[in-house]
Amino acid sequence: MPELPEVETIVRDLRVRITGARFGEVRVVRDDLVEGNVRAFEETVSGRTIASVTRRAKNIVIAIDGDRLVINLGMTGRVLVLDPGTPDPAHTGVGFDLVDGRRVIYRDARRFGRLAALSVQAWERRAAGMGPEPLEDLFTTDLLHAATRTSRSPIKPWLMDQRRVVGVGNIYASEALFRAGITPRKAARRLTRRETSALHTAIREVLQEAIDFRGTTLLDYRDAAGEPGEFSRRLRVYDREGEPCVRCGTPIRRIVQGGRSTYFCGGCQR
DNA sequence: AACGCGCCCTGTCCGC
DNA sequence: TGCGGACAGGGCGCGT
Repeated sequence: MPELPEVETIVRDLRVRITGARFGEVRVVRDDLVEGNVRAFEETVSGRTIASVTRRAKNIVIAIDGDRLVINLGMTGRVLVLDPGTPDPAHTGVGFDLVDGRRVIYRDARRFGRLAALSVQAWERRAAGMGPEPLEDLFTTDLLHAATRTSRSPIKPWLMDQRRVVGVGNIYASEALFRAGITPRKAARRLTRRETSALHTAIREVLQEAIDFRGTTLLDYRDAAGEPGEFSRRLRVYDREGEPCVRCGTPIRRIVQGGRSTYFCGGCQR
């Protein structure tokens, strides 16, 4: 479900709430959510102090001394911090007690999410295979332009491949291409320098604005406090099939690329 | 090598 | 009201 802005919102909330806290007992309810050996996962995490909570791509990264608890939310994953006495919500997959009495709950209806306890080395090896962070300075127009040169893939699914650029998913790929005025069907390698520059700007702007509004809630997404994101109303094309384009009035179209819905304006995006 | 597709799984919504 | 089909913020593994 969540793309970069939603994960960033959750990470910022979690950082304030649980940094410095210590994990107590860990209970894995749904084994398929955990990568590798479940007992090893529980033992690696329990008793450890939370040094930091950060984000890499769409992953929540919780530093516990020499290891990393890495959470990918898939489509419907949520992380909640519950006060003592609150019952486990539906679809609880993993429950982490904190020694102060609170509980960190991972819940996930569809169970596309994954949790892993990795050594720093294993985590860094994995992270090295991911594309650049779009909001960091390393992500430049030059880099984006160079990366697109060799690919015949349509630009929209290209943007969603986490080996190229991280954090852009189905919503923000459509939104960024609309802002840049580029048709989602254009082959990546055919983007001009000018188009690449517009796309680079659009990606950064739409992700930053979405963070400012605490993400987009379509159905399931909730932040760590259980609140929906406010960016939904600001979407210009996503989930707006048939509605007039905010810029030119042409009805927004929906097509399917790589099995996922793409929304765009046939008038503004060429 | 790069790309496209099917699949993992449950919930919700819409049309009949 | 019930039921079937389509679709949902992701990502992996497969075949070509």
